[in-house]
Amino acid sequence: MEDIAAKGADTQAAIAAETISTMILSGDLKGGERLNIRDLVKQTGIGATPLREGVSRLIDRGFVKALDRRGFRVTETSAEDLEDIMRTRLPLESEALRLAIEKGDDQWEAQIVSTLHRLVNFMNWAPHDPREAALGFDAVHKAFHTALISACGSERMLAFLDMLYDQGFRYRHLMLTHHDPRQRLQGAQRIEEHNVLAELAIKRKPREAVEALQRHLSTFSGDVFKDKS
Amino acid sequence: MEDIAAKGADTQAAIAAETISTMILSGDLKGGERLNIRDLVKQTGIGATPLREGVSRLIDRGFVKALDRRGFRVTETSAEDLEDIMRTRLPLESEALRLAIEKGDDQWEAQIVSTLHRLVNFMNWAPHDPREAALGFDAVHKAFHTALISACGSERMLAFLDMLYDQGFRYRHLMLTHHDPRQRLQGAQRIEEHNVLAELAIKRKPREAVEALQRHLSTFSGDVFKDKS
DNA sequence: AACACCATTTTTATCGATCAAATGGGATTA
DNA sequence: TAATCCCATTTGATCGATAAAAATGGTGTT
Repeated sequence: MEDIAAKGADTQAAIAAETISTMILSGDLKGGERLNIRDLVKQTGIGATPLREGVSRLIDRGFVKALDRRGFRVTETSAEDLEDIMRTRLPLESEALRLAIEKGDDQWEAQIVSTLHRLVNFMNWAPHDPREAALGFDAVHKAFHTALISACGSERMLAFLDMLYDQGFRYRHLMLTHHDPRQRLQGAQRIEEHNVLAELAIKRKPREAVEALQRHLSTFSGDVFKDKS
Repeated sequence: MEDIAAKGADTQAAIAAETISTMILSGDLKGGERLNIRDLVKQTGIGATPLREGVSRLIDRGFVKALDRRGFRVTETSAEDLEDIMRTRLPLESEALRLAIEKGDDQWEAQIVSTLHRLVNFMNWAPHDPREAALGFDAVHKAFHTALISACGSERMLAFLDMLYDQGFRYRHLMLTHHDPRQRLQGAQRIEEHNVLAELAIKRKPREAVEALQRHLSTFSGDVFKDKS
């Protein structure tokens, strides 16, 4: 019995990676900002060595970039980059979905129904505080999308998509904090999209499901950087 | 003036990452093997701290896995894993190729022709020493495939595919050292596949090119683990 | 004879301090 | 006055030592 223990990040370096990535995801560390190791040591209470190690692990995940001998910098955000994330996600997630529909068993179906339920619940539940809401929404939203493709049989696809999803979260978070008045309307439309997606997957209609997914993903990318630059 | 400086891996940590990944790729470190930090320090002459940092950077690249508090282990190789690599590569590289064909300019075409030429040359050139040959072949082979998709416009896709390509290299290297007698025959057939691929790309036939690519990739995955387990 | 427990040994993870590079400011010169 | 060079300061990178954890081997008991 290993319990759940999913985030069994015991070592300091793993904690550091988790901490810093959360700081980046939540916007505490803005894009382009330099990471001052000394300050972070004071803030987090983690030693410099494991902290550097943790930050290093975020490089290939696309959250930070290593500069020659000038430390680390948070990866910049831009409209083009968001589009790139979605464009990369599209073919991968489409294929994963196709495979999952082909291979998924009834436990897979149950997981989809369950996570969809939690997602819908969350949307109706009315989020209180915008930041809290964003984090909570993202958790259930990610759970749903992960459930959809979980049966694809490729750990690698799942890992890549996990990265891409997390990278996208930075933008989603930006979007929610920017204009959450309109967000509710979009949300309603979104719920319907998720319902359709779940139904098509469970009814084993790969072609239609993938099309729905592609619509779902491509409608997302706009509107975050409308005011910037 | 920044010169070329592509591999400007100045810092010790970057050198460590490069060194260890080369050791894994070339087979000096087998799959499943534990990484003994002290030994590696003695072997490479790099300090323990930057070495750990470098190894950490290889985690998300899929070369090593971090164990809870038991150091690092080289990612295991298996027939399923090789198949997984190719299966993941397929949709991504297909999409990248499609985009490149759509967006590529004449400089892109020139690059394809040039790298193809070098690839064909290498094949005819007759490799001397099997290990040397494997490394050299892989360099030109990777250059060709990279050239094909270089114009896709997505840094992210290129980065992912670069990772996947490198991961696949471990298996390719295994394959070449296992049975290189037959390899020449396969090679001839392969040359033709690459010719077709280049031609279809330059003639801007996205559908046919992608089909050719898919054939090219799917014929590869077999035959490495034929004798094992 | 097998199992569990404890001490030993190996190995990893971490810290504090040192070293080296880069950045910015100030003075000097054209 | 503007540009350049040099020096001081800041910040990142690295090392050596220490502390903590896990693997190992042996011993005693049931």
